Amino acid sequence: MAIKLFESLSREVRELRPSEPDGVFRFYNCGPTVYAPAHIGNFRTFVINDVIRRLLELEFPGKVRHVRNLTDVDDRTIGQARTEKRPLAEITRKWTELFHADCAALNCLPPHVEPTATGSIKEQVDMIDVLMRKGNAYRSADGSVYFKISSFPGYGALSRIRERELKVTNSVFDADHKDDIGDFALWKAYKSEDDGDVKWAGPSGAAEGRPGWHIECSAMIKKHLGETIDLHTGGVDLLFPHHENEIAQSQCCNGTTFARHWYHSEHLLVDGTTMSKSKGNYYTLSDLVAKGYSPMALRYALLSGHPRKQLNFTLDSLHAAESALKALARFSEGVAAGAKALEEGASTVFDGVFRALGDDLNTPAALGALFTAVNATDPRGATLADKAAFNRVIYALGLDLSTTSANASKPSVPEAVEHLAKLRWEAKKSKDFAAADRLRAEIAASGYSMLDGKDGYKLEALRKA
RNA sequence: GGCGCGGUAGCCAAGUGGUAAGGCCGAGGUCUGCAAAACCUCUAUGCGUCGGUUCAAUUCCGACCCGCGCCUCCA
Repeated sequence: MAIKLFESLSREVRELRPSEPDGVFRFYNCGPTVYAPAHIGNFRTFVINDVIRRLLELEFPGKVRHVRNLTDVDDRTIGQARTEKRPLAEITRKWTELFHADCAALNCLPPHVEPTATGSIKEQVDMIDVLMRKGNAYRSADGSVYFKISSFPGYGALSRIRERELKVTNSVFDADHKDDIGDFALWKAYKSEDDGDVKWAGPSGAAEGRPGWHIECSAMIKKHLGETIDLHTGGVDLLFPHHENEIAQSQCCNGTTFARHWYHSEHLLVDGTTMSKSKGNYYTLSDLVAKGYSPMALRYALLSGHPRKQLNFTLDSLHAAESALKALARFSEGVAAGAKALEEGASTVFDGVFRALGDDLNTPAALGALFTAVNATDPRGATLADKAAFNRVIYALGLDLSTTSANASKPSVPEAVEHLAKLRWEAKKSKDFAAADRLRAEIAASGYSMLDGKDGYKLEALRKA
């Protein structure tokens, strides 16, 4: 099945395929800046990219090379280290570990290589040297190095910056030492009042300091994937200036096409507006888990909107996701138990799911097709081919049906509630329904719901608002 | 001001020039001491507003209203 995906530069839907004769698909996804916990908007992008990764694995088995960076030196990471009065490396390690844990909880496959900016200083300096030598970059009075956008005729192709009016009322411009408002920093000279002890030897002729943001991706891509890659992705906000600048740097340095396919996912809105701490609609994965939702529900919710459209996230959408996942988990169990080896024939019921995913990554249509198929299939009559097809679909979407809240590890129930439940069960068995009802109310008041089964009961925590 | 995206049922959300996928919620039913779960059934004559094109528009065109994003280090 071909994977077709919107391409940001040409603004057309195009098929993904490797360009090199080795058949390896080279995929780069801009990663997080590790200075704070990633929020659910960040994870929208990473989950979408994880589905791309999974589709690529299915399409080009064993031939996918996925690289995602960690930005571990920039204004924000340094600022956080200064605020906490701790070494930069300690801060970035802490948030990197949390990022990895969150990604794992969301069932995102780890990239094959995850380079860091601080681990790629030499490669960045080398590129800057080349750019200076070729006349695409210049040293400023303070020893910083800037990229000269007028030296690259293709500048602005991705974001169509030439069609824009750049705002010139810009204090950054005044504070910097660049020749043109559009020029951007490749190397930032060390400033003791801002940078603490964070500095490296710079490109030849430049002061000591640290790399600018954009050059890290160019350098890491060149190092780990080569001069031309097959797919480069990120959130829409990276389109300009980040990706525009990457193209300029890489193509001027290497003289070849940088990325053959660009893809950008849209932002997540919360309650209809941009997420921000001051609006009180800012969520991390931990925030949602603390409210009783499972990470898988978030993953499902993040996939419930078209990746190229803004998605309005609400807590209600997590309710919906939890319920939907439960139904899928039931179906999965039913199929596992009921699938018959009788027929060998191919299964086609889930084809619509892959058709939707392959058609510009239409995840909401894919989920719709999935439910249409599930509703049309009696697990007891499913064939082994149906079971395999279902599992393949679930793999592609990255839904781990064993970790939904229905099956998730139970939080420990307080002993007092456990005791009330025992009393109620006894009362019920001796047909003292008045006492049983009273105890049910008490248990509910303690924040638990008692679910009667045939030969026993379960206690489930009520969700916090 | 410039560039771009969107407005589809109570909520979320696909989609198409020929009459609206799917999920959640809700309602009814089966089951059940109660509650829950599960299963079955139902739930937009309508797709921001007003015009236009067409045999036919939610889908194309125009205007307008509303919301959102980007415009130098935010996924």
